[in-house]
Amino acid sequence: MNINAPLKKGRKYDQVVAGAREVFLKEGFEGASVDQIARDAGVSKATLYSYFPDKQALFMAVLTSQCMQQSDEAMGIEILQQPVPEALYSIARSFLGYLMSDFSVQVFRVCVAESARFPDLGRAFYESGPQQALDQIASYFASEKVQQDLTIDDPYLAADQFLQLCRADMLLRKILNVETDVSDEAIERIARETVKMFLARYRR
Amino acid sequence: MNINAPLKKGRKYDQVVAGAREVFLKEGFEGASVDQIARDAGVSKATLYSYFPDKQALFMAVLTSQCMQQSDEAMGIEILQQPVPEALYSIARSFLGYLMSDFSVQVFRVCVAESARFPDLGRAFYESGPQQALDQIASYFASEKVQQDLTIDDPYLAADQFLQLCRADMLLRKILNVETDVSDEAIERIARETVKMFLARYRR
DNA sequence: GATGAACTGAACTGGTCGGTTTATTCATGA
DNA sequence: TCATGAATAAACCGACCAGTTCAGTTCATC
Repeated sequence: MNINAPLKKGRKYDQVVAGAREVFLKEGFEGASVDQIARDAGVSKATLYSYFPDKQALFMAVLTSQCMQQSDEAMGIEILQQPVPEALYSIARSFLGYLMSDFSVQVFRVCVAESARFPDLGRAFYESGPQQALDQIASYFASEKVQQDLTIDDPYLAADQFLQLCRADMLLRKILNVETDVSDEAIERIARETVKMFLARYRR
Repeated sequence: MNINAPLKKGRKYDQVVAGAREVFLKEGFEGASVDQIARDAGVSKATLYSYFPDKQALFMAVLTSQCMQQSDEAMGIEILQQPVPEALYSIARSFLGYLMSDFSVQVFRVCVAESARFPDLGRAFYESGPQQALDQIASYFASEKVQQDLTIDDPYLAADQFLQLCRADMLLRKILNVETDVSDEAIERIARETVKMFLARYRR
């Protein structure tokens, strides 16, 4: 594991990254202190600095590895074999479930906050998260199975619209810490209404 | 002007806030130093601290005043008197125009970033921005004029969907610093497609 | 031109931070 | 048993930062 670790071996690499992830996601880049990270990781500062040249490198390593991980939750093949309306509903549900998770919200907050100071970060996050989702759904929309039921000229536009409808106002409220708990019924309702609107627009 | 200034009078109040706005929006809360703010505002640090008890108070003052300001760009009455499809298009255009502005994006970034550390901030931003837009459009959807042409059972849900469709992927790309310039044609296209989908769903 | 409040600039305090160094401990394996 | 290299704790450095203080300057008003 960690075949492409940055230049150094050592058994505590994962510990360092885990501690850094925890602190960075909670405190942001400027808010997190290296001492706190080392303490949280159960590692000495010297050890930490033997793995990473500076705080920025550690930050980027954590976030990009985190971004890589997020796109793993792909659409299962079993979803795609359902009839189109049911498949759309399942996709909306699973997408929303991920988006509303505390973890996803924290990563999003930090990436948005620091994307001005770390230009690479915003891009890395976008390409490994939102972009992936867009691509997957667009290619699903372009598939024969879907095109039998729907008329979609521009699959990317349609995918964008579909995902945008999923991200309802409640996601923004959660991101802004206005409303932290969201009921399952609310999520189901958004998914239902998303599919309803989408079918109204694209059904053959 | 500034009838409800915080406890102190003084001629340089606006200067201080203006400088603080500039620096906070560019650097975030932790990233901005008080010395830099004072320098940018053309004011001594002592003067700054005679207006505001500490850095946090200054930060909140800047952001909340900024939030108040953002909802001033209401829908003009002339828009609402257009036929419904044209009105929807105009609303989408003006909403998108504001959302895509550098200023709006900067405020959003900072509010998202600090909403975990400043719980009041996220709420203040939400209520004075997104919430206002939602309310305005929902009440428009509930109006007789609209209900003649469209069947909208839940105006808030519909308003949420409409605004969500406007916030297309390109907004996320701008927020994440992936793509800073967006063409007018792209904006127009999103507005057009938003109205198209919305009418397909709700047209009587 | 005198008065007083607002403002200035610069120095200062106490503290934190990122990063380095050093002396020491611990584990492994030959 | 000893050597090697990884890990540690703690002290340390220079820089920066929030906030205070104060002697002196500006400015509006009378």
